[in-house]
Amino acid sequence: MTQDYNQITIPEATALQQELRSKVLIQAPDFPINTVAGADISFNKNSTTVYAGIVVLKFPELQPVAYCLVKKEVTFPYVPGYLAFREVPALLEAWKLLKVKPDVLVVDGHGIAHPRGLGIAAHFGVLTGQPAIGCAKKLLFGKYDEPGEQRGDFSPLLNKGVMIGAVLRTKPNVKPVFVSPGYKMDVPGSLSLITQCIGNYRLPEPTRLAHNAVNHFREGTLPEGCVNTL
DNA sequence: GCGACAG
DNA sequence: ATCTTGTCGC
Repeated sequence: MTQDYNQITIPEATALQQELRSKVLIQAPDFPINTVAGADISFNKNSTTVYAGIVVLKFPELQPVAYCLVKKEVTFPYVPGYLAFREVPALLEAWKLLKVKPDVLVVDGHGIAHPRGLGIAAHFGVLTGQPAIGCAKKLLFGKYDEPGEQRGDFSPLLNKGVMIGAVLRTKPNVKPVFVSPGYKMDVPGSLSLITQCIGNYRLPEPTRLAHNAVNHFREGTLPEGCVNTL
């Protein structure tokens, strides 16, 4: 039974997460990675309009080659642990309009590093079958020790002794990011890919460019729609 | 009961 | 996340 995320209740959302969690596939990527994409959402305070976007870049060059921007109404509130019910619908709209799907999608949020093992990246992956990775800016679930201060240094993100992700330093002396597999990816593969997506900023290029795009879109600097830069 | 708590 | 002012450093 499919649900309208804007009308779903927390108990129903919890049940759906537990159901979808059994469909999550965590495995080493066995396919070539020539493109990677970043997905993010932006919105004005006190507004139900969300601006979603997905930016595709060549890998490992990290040069943007296409992007899709869509606007959607959302009433489901932000509740820690249920971010997907607020952002996935809009991201799916953008996803459907994307001409060429990327080999891997990096979502702004967590993958399996979630209380019920189903962060937004895992949720999106199960729904679309798309290999995905979660890259968040803050901890939601799990324990970790502060990683080294140099770019590339990382420490394991653990849950009862099991590695569910990694805390990665993408920039010297700057707060680290939290990486965890979402779908058809594993911890080593996710950490490796994100590390290779590091540019000169705290956020890896896919997520950083997606964040920039949705903000320009919200501010009117970029129009709604899809574009292929090649 | 007391903290923690993606965006 | 967004909003907003101020400060530090290249």
